[in-house]
Amino acid sequence: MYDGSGAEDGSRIEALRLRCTTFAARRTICYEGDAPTELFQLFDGWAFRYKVTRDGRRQILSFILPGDLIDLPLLGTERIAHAVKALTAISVCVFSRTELADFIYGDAERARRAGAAFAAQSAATDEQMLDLGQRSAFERIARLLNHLAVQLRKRGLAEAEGFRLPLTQSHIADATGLTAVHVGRTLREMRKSKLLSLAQGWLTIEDPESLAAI
Amino acid sequence: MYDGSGAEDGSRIEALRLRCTTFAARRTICYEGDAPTELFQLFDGWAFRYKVTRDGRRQILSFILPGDLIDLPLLGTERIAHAVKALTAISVCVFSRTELADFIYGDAERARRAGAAFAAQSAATDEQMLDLGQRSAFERIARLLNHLAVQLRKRGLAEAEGFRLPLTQSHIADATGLTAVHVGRTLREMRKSKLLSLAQGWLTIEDPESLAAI
DNA sequence: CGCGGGTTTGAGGGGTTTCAATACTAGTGG
DNA sequence: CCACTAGTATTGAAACCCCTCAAACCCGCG
Repeated sequence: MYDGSGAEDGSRIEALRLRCTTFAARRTICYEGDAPTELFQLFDGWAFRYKVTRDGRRQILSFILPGDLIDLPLLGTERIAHAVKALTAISVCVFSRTELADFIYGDAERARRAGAAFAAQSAATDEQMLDLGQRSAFERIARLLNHLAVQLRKRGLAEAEGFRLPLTQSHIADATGLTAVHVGRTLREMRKSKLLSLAQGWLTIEDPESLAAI
Repeated sequence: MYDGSGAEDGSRIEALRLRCTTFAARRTICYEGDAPTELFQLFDGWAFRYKVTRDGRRQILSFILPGDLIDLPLLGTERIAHAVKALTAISVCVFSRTELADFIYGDAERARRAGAAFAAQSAATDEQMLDLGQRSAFERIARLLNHLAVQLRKRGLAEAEGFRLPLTQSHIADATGLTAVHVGRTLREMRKSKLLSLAQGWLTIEDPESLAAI
């Protein structure tokens, strides 16, 4: 997602910041169909974007990590087509949607960087569609966990041995299109084959090369 | 996708057009990892974006219809992370990637409209992830065909009784994450239950309300 | 006419789900 | 400090959806 970094504009964006605030864990930040006037940048904690079918099945579209914008598409539309929920307690910076849009679109270089952020997110969701449509449960879970490891490392939020993973098996299930029960079984397999182990909210990657190769 | 319509800019975009050209059916327009210097707007015919796994499983990410840009993310990145292939013979308008990007990002209003196009595509892929992750074969196929019907009608490319659908069952399978065999069986069910019928490249929707309700 | 790609149908197997019961863990209040 | 509770994880058995393999069929086309 758009992280506002990479240039002196980082400081200029700060001038637009209205305030900072926090949300409790499990708090829903916004619902599908909302037209929020404000837009957040996640500062600390985890959140996720999701959609639900009419009969209640939930698909987690992506996890939002510190530095990510909530929600990039809001730069292009008033109404968002998905819900956002805090996974842990989170703290965010608040921007005005219209002010931020004016700021970004008013300058070619900034608009270009926003376009790059869109392209990056688009590439990520395409990759995810390949996972959901074509790969096995084992592959999907391995790739999700590896993706999160890569993202966290990029942000300096992972230790060498592993990292804190505030996801339940249900979250992993809803992100990969599987059931929580089957996620549990697959994680047991991975533990047994010394690929990785996930327990008490801590993920340890024991064989990074094999994991990345999946 | 971004269709350049909706304002007097339509004509100005035409000034940027380098030329028009055509591609034969089944021709691959670009490969995953390419960094094309040109960017197309589809004028006539069908194409699709796809990705493949290392062992050859293919996921069709979206179908590209007349009016769509090939490829929107190219406005934000040099390298595209998916391949594009012509389904039928197609004709396209050719633009220079950098020229078009300069043109769009150089004006706040145009940049805003590109952002809106990004947001729309993002909403569409989110919807598709919900389909792939949570819905049954029957639902996925029904929703894909309904989506195409809606898009074609919006462009005035569908008759009242149905429309030409240049997809094989394999295409539908790769778009929905199923196998061609199972797509065939499911289409038979739909035909039997008088929902729709697909034969010889012509799709007839017999019960539009039920279809849209799925 | 023969050929190749697409479709249809059948039988069988496998990955994943569903249902159900038990065990664990963390937070809460007495 | 311990019981209580709710959410989470684990395990087993059975069913189901979809896949794989395979053969036959169809059709347009050279």
